[in-house]
Amino acid sequence: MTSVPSSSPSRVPAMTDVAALAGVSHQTVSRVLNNHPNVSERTRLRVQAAITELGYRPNSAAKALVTGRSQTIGVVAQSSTLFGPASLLAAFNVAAAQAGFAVSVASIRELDRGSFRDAVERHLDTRVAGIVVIAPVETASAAIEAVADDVPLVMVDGDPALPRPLVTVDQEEGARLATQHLLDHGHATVWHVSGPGEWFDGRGRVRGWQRTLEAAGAQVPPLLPALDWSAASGYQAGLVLSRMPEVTAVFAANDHLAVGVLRALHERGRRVPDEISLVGFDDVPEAGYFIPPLTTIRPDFDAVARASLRLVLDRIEQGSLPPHHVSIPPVLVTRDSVRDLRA
Amino acid sequence: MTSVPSSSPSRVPAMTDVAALAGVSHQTVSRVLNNHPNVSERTRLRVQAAITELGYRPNSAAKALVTGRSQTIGVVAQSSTLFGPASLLAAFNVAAAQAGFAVSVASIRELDRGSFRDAVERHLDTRVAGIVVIAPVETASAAIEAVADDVPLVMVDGDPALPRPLVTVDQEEGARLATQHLLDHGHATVWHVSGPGEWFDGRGRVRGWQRTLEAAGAQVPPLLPALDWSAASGYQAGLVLSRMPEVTAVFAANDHLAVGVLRALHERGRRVPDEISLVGFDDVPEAGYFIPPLTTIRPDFDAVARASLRLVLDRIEQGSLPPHHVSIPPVLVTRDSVRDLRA
DNA sequence: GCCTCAGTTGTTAACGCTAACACTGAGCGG
DNA sequence: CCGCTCAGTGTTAGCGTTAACAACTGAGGC
Repeated sequence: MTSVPSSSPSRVPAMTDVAALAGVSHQTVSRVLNNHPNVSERTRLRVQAAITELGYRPNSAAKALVTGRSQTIGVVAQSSTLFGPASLLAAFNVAAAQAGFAVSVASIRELDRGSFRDAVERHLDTRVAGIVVIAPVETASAAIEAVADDVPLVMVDGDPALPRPLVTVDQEEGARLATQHLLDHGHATVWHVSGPGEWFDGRGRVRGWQRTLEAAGAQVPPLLPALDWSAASGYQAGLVLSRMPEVTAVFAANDHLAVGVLRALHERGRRVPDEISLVGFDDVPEAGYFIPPLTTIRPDFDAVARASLRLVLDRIEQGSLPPHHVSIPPVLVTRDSVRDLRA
Repeated sequence: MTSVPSSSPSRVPAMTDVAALAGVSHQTVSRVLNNHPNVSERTRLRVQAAITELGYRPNSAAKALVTGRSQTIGVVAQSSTLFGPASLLAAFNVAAAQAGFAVSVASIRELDRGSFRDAVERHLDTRVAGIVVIAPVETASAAIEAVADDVPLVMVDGDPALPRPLVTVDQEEGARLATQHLLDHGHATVWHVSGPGEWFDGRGRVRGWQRTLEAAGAQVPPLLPALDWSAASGYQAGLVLSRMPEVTAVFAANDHLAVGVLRALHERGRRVPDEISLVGFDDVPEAGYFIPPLTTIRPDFDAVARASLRLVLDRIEQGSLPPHHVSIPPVLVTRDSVRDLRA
């Protein structure tokens, strides 16, 4: 395998070293590297040989300085182990690497205005080529609005009201899928344990749930909002649900909440799916091994990552483009947590 | 809130613009920015005023070019939604941001030699100040060995045999804690569902388990290795465990596996903890809401992140330092998945 | 044979910053 | 009162790359 020197003999070779070895000017080397048309095949080969011989690798800082842009995409995300955000980040990293872009992640601890602004500004300092903000709550909006229009920026799970390109999971469709599935299995109505109210994701899911019920002529039960997306909050909601005899179907806004609901119902002797049916959202890898295996909604995080990458890349290459909203539909994954009452 | 211009009026202000406004040379501005001693208070204030007035922000590409190092730490990690790696990455991002460093993540899809090498080289191209490699398997070792000694590089969960600074969770201690806990509750021996054999993490846990049994004079049952860290693999192991009447205590190498084990035992009518006790590893946020709530080992990912950051930073500031191994002890979190047989 | 022109290559000047060194003038000992 | 020191400041030269333009080549048209 090739060795990766750093200062081994004297110093890292620069473009001029390659040029000297190949007997051309450094500009010709630059042309070869950037695939400029007017370079003869003969020189191209000689330069390439010199490059490999020296193990030359372009200095991206110098390139960034002169072009004003680095080959890096800045991501702003909350540091979180929640399955959704974590999956998204992982998928985006892979997609960006394939496109030849480095990814610089500015993790923020809290989803407040200042954190978002600082993170965006840090990225601007390093002259990133584009920015992707995972902006699931309204506090991100102010920070995003303050960014100049000509900065290639796309939001993921952000505010649809902002005039910025946006990629989201189609939350409303996911909620519709979940709710309709329960309705189709003979449940008179469906209760909903929603995520925290500030999250756009959660709001979309609430909307989809509510509209589906209304469209079906079903009664809309009171919402059970969770404080956060955790199992602990789901547990609290489950404790409440377990006390109401008329509850037969529950849609939890994500799988973490569903775990908590499941636990609470189990603890209080309410059997799933026999007495209460449950549908989650996210399809965490363990969902198929819950007790019982959880029917849930699976978003396509890879598709979201690819779409957001494509949007930034378009804007990087072509400058300002009209804001464009992309919505990725999720799918229903049926397992054993829903009982068919029609049987 | 301050606006974040990019090309709003004419162009982004540079150091010379600040200098002109403050009536000093650009070098003085540089000195103010880098807290050089010999700057009079009066000038310092004038420069700072000019900086805020113009909204000047230093161009890090230029700085990186001239110094040869950027204020960025490169991380090589597998793109994964496994709780351990994801937590670590999140914690590292936060720690680095607090220290004023940007984090560039090179996600690799597969843990093979080539992927590791490419990721490291990409970071070297961008002249990162230091590199942190999450290198849980042996294939990473070759890539790491090829890196020049004077590059500040630290491994996390890597090969202890390599002469490089290393930070790990004390796997052996964690496994000891889990095994001893079961032994202490009157179990004659403890079975172990291990992670995939290539992972150093998994090997350490196996070692800790085995040594603890030996030290206690308990019989060491055959190892049940999982193909990967997933619930699906845990489920397979659980199916096997459920068929052996003598099994009363199981230590699963992580919580994802434990979910699968729990599911398999439940499915086959073996009650936890009544018939079989189970301990996991990682303390995923849901662990307290499993059925039953899972007793598990909690690693301190924040501490691992901080320690690895400190090691790179030391090496960045002081050049080559002797390789230093840091091992962070985890703690036992007791919940309801272990039965006391002594009662 | 000379001019033109496309194709190829070289030269020069940035980009925004830091490092090294040069300069200034006040303070102070002799 | 000269010269030394030293804090405070300015000047200059890069860092490694791309962009703009200049300069050379040889082929083809007149």
